[in-house]
Amino acid sequence: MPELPEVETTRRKIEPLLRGRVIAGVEHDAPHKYRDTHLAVGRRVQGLSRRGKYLMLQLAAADAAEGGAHDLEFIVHLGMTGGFRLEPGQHTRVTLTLESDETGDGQHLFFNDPRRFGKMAVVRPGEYAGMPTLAAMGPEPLSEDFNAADFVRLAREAGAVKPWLLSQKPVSGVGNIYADESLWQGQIHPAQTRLTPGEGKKLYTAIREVMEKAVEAGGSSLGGGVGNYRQHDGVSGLFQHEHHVYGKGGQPCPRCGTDIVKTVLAQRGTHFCPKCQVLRERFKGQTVQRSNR
DNA sequence: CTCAACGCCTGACGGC
DNA sequence: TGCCGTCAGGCGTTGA
Repeated sequence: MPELPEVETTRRKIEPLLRGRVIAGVEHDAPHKYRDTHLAVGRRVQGLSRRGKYLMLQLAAADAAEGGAHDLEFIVHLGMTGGFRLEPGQHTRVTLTLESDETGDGQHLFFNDPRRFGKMAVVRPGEYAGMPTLAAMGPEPLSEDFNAADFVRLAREAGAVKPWLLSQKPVSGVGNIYADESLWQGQIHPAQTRLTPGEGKKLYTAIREVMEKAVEAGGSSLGGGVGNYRQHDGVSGLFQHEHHVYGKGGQPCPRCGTDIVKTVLAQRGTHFCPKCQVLRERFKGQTVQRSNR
C-alpha cells in the first residue's frame, strides 16, 4: 500500500519515538520475513531515513556518541498494509520493545500488517543482497539527484511507461496511485512506450509536483478495505481528496469531462482519461500492449 | 540482460 | 444470511 508519501509521513512521525532509544527486544514469528532482527537488540537508534518505500533505522552501539556513525541498518518495508501502532492488535506482526528513557514513554511500538506483505531485515549499511529493488533503486523524486535530462534520456528507451515507473528504477517511491496520478498530470497514456523528450519532460515535472503535494498532504488514506492507511497516531493523509483519476473509474475527468477509464495493465488496476492520455500510433510490426486478465 | 506472470496473505465488498 | 468470486497502495522469484 504505502508509497513514498505515506512512508515519508511515517518516517517523520515515528522518528521522534525512536531516535536516541535503545531497542530492548524484537518479537515476531516468520523469521524469513523479518531477518536477523536479533542484531538490533541492545543497539541505539541514531536516526531514521528513507529510500523509496523503504525505511531505515540507523543502529549503533548503545554507548556510541549521539549522532555518531552507525554500523547496522534496520530496514523496514511496509508492504501493502503495514504500519506502526502504539497498541497491539489483531494484526500485530512485530513488537519492538524500547529500553526506558527518562520519561518512560513509548515502551513498545507494534508493527501492524494484515496481509503480511511487509518485511524487515537488519543488515550492514548498504549491504542489500537479497533486496534487488533496493539495490537498484532510482533517484529520490524530491532530490537534486532526480534530474530532467537523465529521466528524459532513459524514458526514450522505456517499455510501457507505467510498469517502468513501478519498477523503481527511473525514480524511487512511485507506486500504483502516484503512477496513475502522475501520468494523468503529464497527459501520458500508461501503456505508452519510448517517450518523446517532450513527453519525458512533462512526466518528470508531473512526478515532482504530484509527489511534493502528496508528501505535504501526509499521503493518501483510502476509505475501507484492508489497507486503509493511517499513521500510528490515527491521523489519515489528505491527498486522496486531490486524486484526479485513481479510484475514479466512470467519473468525469477533471480536465476535459470525459469518463475516466479503469483497466488492468501489468496486473495492476490502472486509471486514465482516454481523451487526455492518448496512446500514440505504433509503427507497423510492433505488437499492441494488451490488458487481459 | 529484460519482461511478464505468478506467489505471497488477509479482509472487505458485491452479486447471487 | 451465506457463499463465492473479485479486488486491494508491493515486490521477489521464476521462467521464457
